[in-house]
Amino acid sequence: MTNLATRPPKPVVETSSFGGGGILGGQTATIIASAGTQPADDSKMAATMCAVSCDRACSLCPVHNLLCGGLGRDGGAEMQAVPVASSLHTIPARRLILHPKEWSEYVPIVCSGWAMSSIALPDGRRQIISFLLPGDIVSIGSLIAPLSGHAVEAITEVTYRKFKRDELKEFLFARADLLERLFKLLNEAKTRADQLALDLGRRRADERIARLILRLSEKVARRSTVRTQTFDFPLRQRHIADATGLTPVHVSKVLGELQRAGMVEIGGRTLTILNTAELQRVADWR
Amino acid sequence: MTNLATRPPKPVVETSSFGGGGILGGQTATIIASAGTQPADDSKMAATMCAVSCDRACSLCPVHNLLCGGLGRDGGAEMQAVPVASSLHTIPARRLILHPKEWSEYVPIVCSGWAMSSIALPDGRRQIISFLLPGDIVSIGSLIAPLSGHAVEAITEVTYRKFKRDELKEFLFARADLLERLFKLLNEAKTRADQLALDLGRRRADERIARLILRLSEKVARRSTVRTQTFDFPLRQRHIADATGLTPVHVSKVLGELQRAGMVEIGGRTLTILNTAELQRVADWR
DNA sequence: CGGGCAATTGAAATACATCAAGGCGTGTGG
DNA sequence: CCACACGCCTTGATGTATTTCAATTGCCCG
Repeated sequence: MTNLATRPPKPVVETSSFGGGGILGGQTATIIASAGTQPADDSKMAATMCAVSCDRACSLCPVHNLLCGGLGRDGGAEMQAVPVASSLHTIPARRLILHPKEWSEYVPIVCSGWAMSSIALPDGRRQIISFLLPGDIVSIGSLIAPLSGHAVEAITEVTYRKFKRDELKEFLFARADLLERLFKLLNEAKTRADQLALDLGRRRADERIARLILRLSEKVARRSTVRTQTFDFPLRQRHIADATGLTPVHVSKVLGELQRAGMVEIGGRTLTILNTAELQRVADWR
Repeated sequence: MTNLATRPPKPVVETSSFGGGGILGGQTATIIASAGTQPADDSKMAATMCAVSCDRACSLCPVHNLLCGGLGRDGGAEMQAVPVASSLHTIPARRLILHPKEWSEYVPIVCSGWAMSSIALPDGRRQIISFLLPGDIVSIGSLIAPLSGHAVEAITEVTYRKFKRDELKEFLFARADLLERLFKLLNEAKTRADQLALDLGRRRADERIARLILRLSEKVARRSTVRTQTFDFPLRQRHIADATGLTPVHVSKVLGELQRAGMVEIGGRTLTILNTAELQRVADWR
C-alpha cells in the first residue's frame, strides 16, 4: 500500500510581507517586471529559487501573454517590459496570501508553488474554487472588484508578485487587445466555475476525484515542457475533500480504491497516473 | 395541503424563429433598440405584451444600464438610442433559445418570461447554472466566446431580443466606461457561480432549496417596484432539482416540509414567503 | 519524547436516491 | 363531451452513497 502520509518539504522562508500588514512593507524587492528572455538563464537574478521557476513559468504565464508578450510578439521572442511596478514576496505553506475580508490594492500573481482559492462559511465548511499554480492570477476579477470573499492560501511555500491594481488596470484598459484577452481569461474562469458546479451537483465521489486528478494533471502539464505521467502533488486529502465537496475520510477511501485498482499512485509528494484510460473512464472524461 | 400541480398559463405563441434555422429568419421585427421613457406608456408600441413587460423591465435591465442609459444619465430620464440593430423574438415554454452546440452570432437578452441556463451531461444529468429573468443577458461571456456549452431554455413563454454580437461588441469596446461595467457584470456572474459551487458542495438539501427560494425572491424583487412576499413562480420541481443538484422526489419532500412548517406556500404559479426569518435561518442566509 | 496533523479502517448513522404506486390537472383525440 | 394518456406532484418502502464517530498508526516538529 502506498504511503500518503508524507508532508510537503519544509518551507525555507526568506521574506514574508503578509501578516505584517497589508501594505507593501518588510524585506521585499520592488522591481519592474520584465519578461525573461526564455528559460535557461537561471543565475543573474537577484532573487532566489522562486525567481528561477518564475522565469520558467513566464513563457506560459497568462500574465506573460497578457502583459509581457502582449503587443510585439509576432516575430518570436521579442518582448516588452511592462511599465507596472511589482514586488516579489515569499510566504510559507498554510499561510494566507489574501484574506477574504481584506480590501487589498494589489493583484497577486503566483510565481512558484501551489496555492488555493476558496470560499468559507462561518461554521468552517469550505469549498475550494481553484488551485493556483505558477502564472495564475489570483482572481482575475480582482482587477475590478477588490474582493469577492475568496481566501487565497498557500499550499506549499509560495512566491508571488504583487501588482498595484490601479496601475495595472490603467495599463490594461489602455490597450483594447489586452483588454479582450483579459476578458477572455475571466470568461474562462467563469466557465470553469460552471463546470465545477456541474461536477459538485451531479457527479459521484469517484467521478469528482478522478476528474480533479486529471484536471490537475493537465494543468501541471501545461506548465512544463515535458509531458510525464508523474507530477508534483502537494495536496493533502483535506484539500481534495474541500475541492470535491466530500469528507477527508471518504476521499481516503475512494483514493484507496483508485490506487488498489492500479489507476494512480500517490507517494511522497508526487502523483503518478498508471492507467490513464481507466481513470478517464471513471472520470467520465470529456 | 397546498397544490403544486397547476400548470403555467397556456402560451400564446406568436412568432418563433428558432428551430427554423439559427439565422435571423421568419416573422421577426427588426428594430433599433431605444429605451422606453419609463413605465406607464403601455400602448403605442407595435409589439404585444412582451414589449410592455420589456419596457417595464428596461429601467432595471443591465443592458439598459449598459447600453441605453449608458452615458448621459445624470439628469434623470435622458437616454440614448443604441446604435445596434436587434430583433424581437417570441418562443413558447420548454423550447431552446440557445442550443449548447450552436455557434450563434447573436447575443440574446430576455425581455419577458423566465428562462434557464444549464449544462448537461450526455447521460441526461444536468445542472442549472442560472435562471434568466427580464433584462438578463444570456451568458455575458457570449460576447467574447460564442458559446460555453450552455443550453438556454425557455421555462415560460419568453420574448427576447437578439443583438448581433459583432456590432454590440464593437459598440461596447469603443467606450471604456461601458466596458468596465460589462467587466463588472461578468465578474458578478463568476461570483455567483462560485457561490453556487459552495452551495452544491457544502450545503444540505434544505439549505440549498431555501437559499434558491430566497435568491429568486430577491431577483424578482429587484425588477419590480413594489416589494411583496408573493411572486410569480413558474418553476417545476424538476427545475429546482436541477438547480440544487437534487432529485425531483427529494425536492418534493423538502418543499413539503417547508410548507408544512409554514415558511412558504406554493400555489398555482406563485410562491409566497410566509415566514422570512425562519426561512432565512434554514437557508443560513448571509 | 510528546503533541499534533494526516491518513487509514471499520462500525453506525443519515441524507439522499431509486423504485413504485396513486392522485390530480391538463391537453388530446375519438 | 368523454376517455385517455401524459406530465407533475406526492408518499412510502427500500437501497446506497456519503458522513460521522472512533480507534489506530505513522510522521513531522518542537
